[in-house]
Amino acid sequence: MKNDSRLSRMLHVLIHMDQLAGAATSEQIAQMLSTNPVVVRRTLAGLREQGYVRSLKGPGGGWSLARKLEEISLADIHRALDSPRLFAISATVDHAGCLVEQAVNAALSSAFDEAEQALLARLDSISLADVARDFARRARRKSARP
Amino acid sequence: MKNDSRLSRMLHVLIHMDQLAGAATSEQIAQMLSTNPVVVRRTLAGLREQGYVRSLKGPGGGWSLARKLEEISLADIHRALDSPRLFAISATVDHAGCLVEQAVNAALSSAFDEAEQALLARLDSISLADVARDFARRARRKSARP
DNA sequence: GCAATATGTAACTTCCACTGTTGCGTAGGA
DNA sequence: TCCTACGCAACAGTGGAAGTTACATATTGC
Ligand code: FES
Ligand code: FES
Repeated sequence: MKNDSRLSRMLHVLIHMDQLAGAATSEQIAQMLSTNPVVVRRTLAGLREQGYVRSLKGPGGGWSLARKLEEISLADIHRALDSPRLFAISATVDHAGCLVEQAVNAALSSAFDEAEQALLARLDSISLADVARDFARRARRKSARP
Repeated sequence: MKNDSRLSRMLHVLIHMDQLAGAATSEQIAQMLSTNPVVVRRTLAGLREQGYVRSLKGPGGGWSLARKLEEISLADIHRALDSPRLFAISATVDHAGCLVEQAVNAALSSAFDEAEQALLARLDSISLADVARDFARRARRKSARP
């Protein structure tokens, strides 16, 4: 199964957007992510619907933050991406009605559901501002000993 | 991303194997899983390497348990399948050296690693015998009120 | 108005890992 | 010897994210 990298990419972009003066074009963002402007617009569209970013057409246009980093959690972005599947593993219904299968799926589902809740809670507790502060820390450390 | 159903399927099969008198052929198992005998052999091969099942050729041959359900945890089977990726989401290295990207990936990785550890611990705490007991409970309940 | 810029969107193709299939080889029982 | 069942290589199929092309639309500035 191929990996979904949208969450990682969007978090990266949002923090860069916060540090830029004006707006960033899809073209510029695409270069940050080593990808195509259309992919950027497609993915950012979801965040715009949820009010996290704005987009403007025409010269001088592009994408900019609509809210402060402090007000956005990592889980918010996950949800704005339509809550993609977190797990690569899932139960099956190969033989509907089989009680063995049902018992197996019940055991697996409870474990995975619990893990998902814990993970989302954790992602909800981290704001983009937290990540930006960690970035600033890394930048200071790097300039201190180059 | 397509889902990985090997863990679910193998747990299902192992419990059925425990309840059968003799061995089960790949053909029979394939019918349980609504799939192909080759898929069954391919997947069970990993479990055989780890000593959880045996296979015999020729008439009367097939697959049988090599250990008791009590001695096998759900996580054991996950590992016997070569520990497939648990998460459908992952970090990226789109712009190596970017400290923002590194801070994002650090935040995501710690959250995902933590969730993975908790999930595996949970799967390690459940034995196949536990699931078999839950199956027996479901069977009793069903025969009680049909 | 016109040209240039930038997003919006549809309609593809590509990529990747799990899944499914075919074919042939090998081992073991009757 | 014949039949059964696994072992394995070498494909094709599948589904969803990612990438690409093409064109429409809106906005700025002359
Ligand atoms: S993409 Fe983060 S610095 Fe270039
Ligand atoms: S597969 Fe037929 S009963 Fe479990």
